[in-house]
Amino acid sequence: MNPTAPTQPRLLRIQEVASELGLTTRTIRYYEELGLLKPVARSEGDYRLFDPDDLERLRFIKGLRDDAGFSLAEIGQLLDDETVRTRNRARFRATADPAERRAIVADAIGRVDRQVASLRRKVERLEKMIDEAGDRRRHLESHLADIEAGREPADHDHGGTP
Amino acid sequence: MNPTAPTQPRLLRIQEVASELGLTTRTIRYYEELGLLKPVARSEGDYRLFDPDDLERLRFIKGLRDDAGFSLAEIGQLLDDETVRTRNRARFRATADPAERRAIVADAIGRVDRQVASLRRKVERLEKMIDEAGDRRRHLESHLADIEAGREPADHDHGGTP
DNA sequence: TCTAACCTTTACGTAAACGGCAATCTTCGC
DNA sequence: GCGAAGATTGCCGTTTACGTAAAGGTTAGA
Repeated sequence: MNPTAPTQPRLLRIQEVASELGLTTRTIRYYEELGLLKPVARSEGDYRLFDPDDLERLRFIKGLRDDAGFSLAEIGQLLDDETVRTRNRARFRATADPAERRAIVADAIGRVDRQVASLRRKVERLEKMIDEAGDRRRHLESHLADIEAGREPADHDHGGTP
Repeated sequence: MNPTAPTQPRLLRIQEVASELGLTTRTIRYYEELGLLKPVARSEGDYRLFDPDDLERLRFIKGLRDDAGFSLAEIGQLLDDETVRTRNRARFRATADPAERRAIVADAIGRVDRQVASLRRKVERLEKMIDEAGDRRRHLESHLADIEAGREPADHDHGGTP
């Protein structure tokens, strides 16, 4: 029909995906086994074939694992939301009813919001830890100032009884 | 000598520590086994005895584990710094030489800074993920607006070729 | 068409982070 | 000074997140 319109961007096999993302093939298969991922297709001879959406999803998983430090179980929770979101795109295209379409997209937004909330909670806890370190730092610096000024320790409080 | 000055705040045994912090005794012993912790003393009959510093250290470990999602190995790295910091307090009290004291405190500040840097890197990665989620959210909302307005999908880009 | 490179499932192995016994002390209140 | 409650070390078991090897089928190029 139209030889210059590659609507199918080309599907990748597992090793190509793995080296592209810095994962091992075993890891990818394991994630599929856990239900975190389902490659879009299989070849004639049953080879797994991955499309760009699959790659995006794997990058998302890797980010949650490496950067956010989530367990694969927690990632599974977040991805249940993601999965529904992806499925919703199909459901979305399958209907023309504006009300239904609105509901699907609104639901998707809710899921993204929940993901963000989960990430934000983690950020908040980390920032609390940073603040505490800041307290320690200030404590040490005032100590340092005392020394530079030749002052006595003045027993910089350590959280003891008043 | 002075019956109203309890300089030793009272040492706790492992079960008291565990229920105070929401850990198990097994976990605390395991952390000691890994070298993340060394209880300040042992009783006559070899019971582990913990002081407030030990508790603070355990809370720190728990925070890094639960909140920050660090592995115990990573926590070990951060705690090496912490350990030196604690030892430096003793070294600090042991000397009166201002130059040496200055060096000890300056070193301690460097260690705190490294801890903070490690935490900040993690926060930055998480915030990048939050931003990406924000992008997805905006994408969905413009979609929603199209629907509300009765517009056509306009093929909201999905990262394909131009 | 043949073969080297790649893939499949199956299955056993492992490091990390504990859980949960057993067998044996310690502590402490009555 | 005794008995229940709690602690000790030692050791085996478990879950998570993969590594790795075996035995065989698939793909693609010369």
